Amino acid sequence: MDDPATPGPVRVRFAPAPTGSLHVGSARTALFNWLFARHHGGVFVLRIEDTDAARSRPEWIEGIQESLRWLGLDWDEGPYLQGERLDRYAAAAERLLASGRAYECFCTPEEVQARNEAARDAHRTPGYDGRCRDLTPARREVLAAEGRPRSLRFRTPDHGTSRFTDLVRGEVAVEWSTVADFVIRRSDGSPVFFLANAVDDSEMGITHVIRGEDLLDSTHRVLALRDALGDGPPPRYAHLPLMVGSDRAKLSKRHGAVALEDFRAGGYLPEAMLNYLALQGWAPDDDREVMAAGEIAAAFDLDRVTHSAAAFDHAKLEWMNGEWIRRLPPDDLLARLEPRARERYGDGVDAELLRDVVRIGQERASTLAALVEQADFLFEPDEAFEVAADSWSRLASTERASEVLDAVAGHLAGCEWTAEGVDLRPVLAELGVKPRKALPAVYAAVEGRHAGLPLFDSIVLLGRDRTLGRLADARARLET
RNA sequence: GCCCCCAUCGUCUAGCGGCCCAGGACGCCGCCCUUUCAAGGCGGUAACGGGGAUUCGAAUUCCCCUGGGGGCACCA
Repeated sequence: MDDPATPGPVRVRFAPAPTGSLHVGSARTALFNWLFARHHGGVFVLRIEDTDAARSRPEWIEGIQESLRWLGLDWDEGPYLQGERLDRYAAAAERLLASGRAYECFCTPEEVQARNEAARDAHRTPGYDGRCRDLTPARREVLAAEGRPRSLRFRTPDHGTSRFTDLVRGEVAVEWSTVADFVIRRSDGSPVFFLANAVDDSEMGITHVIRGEDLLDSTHRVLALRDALGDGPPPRYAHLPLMVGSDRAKLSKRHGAVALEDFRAGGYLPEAMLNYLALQGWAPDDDREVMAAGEIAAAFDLDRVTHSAAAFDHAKLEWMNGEWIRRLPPDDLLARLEPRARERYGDGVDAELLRDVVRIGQERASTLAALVEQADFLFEPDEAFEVAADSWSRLASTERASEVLDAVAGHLAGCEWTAEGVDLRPVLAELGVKPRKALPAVYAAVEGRHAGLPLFDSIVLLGRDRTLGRLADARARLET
């Protein structure tokens, strides 16, 4: 996107508050910034907005970075911590106070909140009522002498219109008369988002601000602040459509996993996650869907960002993940499975056996977690083996179940121990039962579930003794 | 209550005045393949919220309505 108004290299930033793990919505925002930077050969800055001491936690700073790294979103500068730049915000606040663009406010948060609620109850518009806006110096002294807390509030313009051109939405305008004065420095002296954000975007030379639509309205306030600060031409803004749940409400825990970490733990590949997230609010100009990060970056353009909220579709993500699993070189898949297998079965995991699982299971897997679970019957000690309840009822209700198990055991006791040798179809044919009817019972007895890894390969991997043992157990249980 | 944004299949989306009685993908349904379940192949179901206006012509432009979402913190 060539933009004469902002010459020079593109500089974008991702600026999360360290108040929790990285949400998929935030990850999508980070991704779009990264894509934009990479597409233009620009700079991607990571900035931590930790000005809210009450909610920010240092451990989240690391957690967020880890999630970004996992996704593959490498940043070129930072992380800058706003907590380490307080002097700059303090200086800016003083300038605003000196120029009269901001004023000291002696209202407590509780008082402001109470008045807002009263306004709401009376169906009046909430927002700071301007009580301290034009205090006389004498009055200010009295209030200060009372020991009342003193915050700094920005005086928004009394009239006129604020407008800016959003790169995805076009011109956005709002009447200043509808925008209340807002706090830029807390009574404890710490800066509030608007101030720190305006100062940093300016000082860091940010050329494009790409963020969620929930920040659309706040842009006018930040723009006014910059203007009051005499900051020069502002960055271009691009507000991304929100990501919502299946009910179109803001994406939250009750819609299932929302933290990037949850998806990682659930066995989703970062390639799939990135690919899926890129398609939430953006699409290439052709029909490609399964795309690698570099491919997406090459095709990425803010012009093609959607305007309306996107509902998170777990089913499509799962499909996408399967696509990526199937594309992985087997050794790569194995490497990703190993830590997961060790965590589940202990350090003694048989690497060769796991390699076999990859061989027979890669093409059918949807997540790493599901693939490992399908191999439970191989890795768990025999004492821990048990047939899932629903699979057992499937087995028990199978026609001529006892005969089937007997015949299968009979065959496996003497056959050659290869995938061809353990092929059960001839046995079932002799019995006169269809594989479709009888096999789920064998699956249940041997794998503990009626659906899973390919049966004959599984039997070969399990070994003759263990297989026969499980068939015998199932047979015995059938008698009781 | 006030302000802002948005509106194509169930979902993600293509479409930027005629190529569209609307294309792709996920899901769903059916068939094929088959070692259950998957995966794979083939086919099918399914949408321009409503009303005006502009135009020879509107999913595409404008207005109104309706609907959805966001914001209105000493959160970001």
